[in-house]
Amino acid sequence: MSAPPPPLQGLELAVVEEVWRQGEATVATVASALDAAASERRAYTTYLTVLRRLDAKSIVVRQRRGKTDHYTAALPRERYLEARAEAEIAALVESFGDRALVHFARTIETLDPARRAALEELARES
Amino acid sequence: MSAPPPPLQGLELAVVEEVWRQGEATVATVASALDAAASERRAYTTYLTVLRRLDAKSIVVRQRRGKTDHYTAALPRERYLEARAEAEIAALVESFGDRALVHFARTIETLDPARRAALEELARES
DNA sequence: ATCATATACTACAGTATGTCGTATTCAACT
DNA sequence: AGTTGAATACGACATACTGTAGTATATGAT
Repeated sequence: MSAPPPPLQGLELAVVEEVWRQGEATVATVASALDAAASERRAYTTYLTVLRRLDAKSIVVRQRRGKTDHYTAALPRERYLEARAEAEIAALVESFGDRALVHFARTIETLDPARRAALEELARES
Repeated sequence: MSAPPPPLQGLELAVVEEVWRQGEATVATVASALDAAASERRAYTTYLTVLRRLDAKSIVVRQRRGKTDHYTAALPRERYLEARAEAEIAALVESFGDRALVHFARTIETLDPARRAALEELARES
């Protein structure tokens, strides 16, 4: 089992989400997309720094083409989410033991039957 | 629903655990217990600071008696863990949606039948 | 009053994140 | 080849949290 990717939040998460959306992105494309979506405008170098930090964490991969770096996500969004969910749930069971399991059971039992059956089916497939 | 107590880790967690163990504690009793258990010895004021921070976070309650502060946990350990587990699970469902639910279902279905039945029983009670 | 000690206050280091400014590089244009 | 402009490299600073501890002050007990 390889180490799960680290959790992300805040601006770092917003930036990776944008990279996932774009498939391949540059500082400029991420900056303009997020500046457009947000109320605050950030300096170009802010996005540059965030992208560099994400690269340092191996969340994104950087490739130089000409004078511009192109960034792609190291993992597809689905796989990242899947790995994170798994890691978080394992951590919960580790920390809270049965208490977590009881809550899992309760959460599942509380769902409406059709939805619950569908989820259990998905769970069995794997 | 009142705000859940904040997550704790590291030294802060160790200190609250010790307060739970002791029921009512002072800086001195916590310090000697944790210094005894650990390999490193910490300054008295380190524990003092940690206890004050825990008080600021309302994790413990401070009462002055004579010249000494006595600390007790704001919540019994069981209730704290219960509240944390609930909050964390809610956060997981919030963040990961069905992905989390599927993992819950899978985790439950993977348990051996007796244990699973017992947990589901517990889940139904309460 | 004095003294021992418990607390109050302050501070500093390390890590993580958000935010940028300035320096440098380098492809491209003249 | 020299200049330029865009992109990056590097470093910095603020804030927040945590671990750690020194020094100053308050106070109960003698």
